[in-house]
Amino acid sequence: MRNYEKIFKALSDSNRLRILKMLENGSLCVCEIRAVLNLANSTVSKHLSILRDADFILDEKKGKWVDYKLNNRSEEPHVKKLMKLMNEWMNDEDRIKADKRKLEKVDRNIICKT
Amino acid sequence: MRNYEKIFKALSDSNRLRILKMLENGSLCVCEIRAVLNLANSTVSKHLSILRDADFILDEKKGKWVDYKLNNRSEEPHVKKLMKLMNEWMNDEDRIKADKRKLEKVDRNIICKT
DNA sequence: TTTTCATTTCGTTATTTCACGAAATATAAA
DNA sequence: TTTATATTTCGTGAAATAACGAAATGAAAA
Repeated sequence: MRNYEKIFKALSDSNRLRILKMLENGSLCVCEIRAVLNLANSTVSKHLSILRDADFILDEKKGKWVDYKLNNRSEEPHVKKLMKLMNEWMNDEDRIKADKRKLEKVDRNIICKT
Repeated sequence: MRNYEKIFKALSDSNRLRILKMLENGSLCVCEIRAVLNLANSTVSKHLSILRDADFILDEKKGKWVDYKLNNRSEEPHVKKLMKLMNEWMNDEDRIKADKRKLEKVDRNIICKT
């Protein structure tokens, strides 16, 4: 029960949905996401921790940055199923398409200045 | 975007998840649900309106009562897909099983006294 | 019509969530 | 080691959500 609630709560915020869709294009660090969403780093970090707690994403320390990526092989069958659905959803939303276009122009070595 | 958020928000509350699972056993009125969840009628009514706005349920005036039932044929493909999943989910949760058992003993003609 | 009763709406309060900046942490670079 | 930088944690304020009871609504029964 509590777990289902956690999973759906993780998906019930538009910024977190945008993050999940962005991660379909490959792993990203906090500041890259921040550059697209226009939120404070701490806010993005919090969103990522909620997505990670629900098992939607994984993080990995990569040198100076923390790489966040989709957890397509979640042990949680419900999460795995939802991830598969999400992959087909929202793809024609303007917001989502714009985010992905913006991402292509984002280089962490340039824009990541705290 | 806004619509996806609405759909997932509707599912992100444990009382609403319990209501959806209860409705698998057939249609129910507000006060029957109230008797199981131990919430005020107005609170149940509010939860039902959120589920209806997201297209998960339908309501129908039936004499003195309003019957709420699952909308298994939603026009919204995402809702329809999620409904199908929900049908297989949470079935072995103690809370859900207890709710369904309790429902069997509920008779609207007896317990519905405002 | 008047009364009864299920439901909804409204107003209020408590709780949760979201966002921020500042401070703390950790690692890379100098 | 010291400095710089990416991220997380913490504290706070603002906004959204969930709960309640009381009042309003609407349909059935008397």
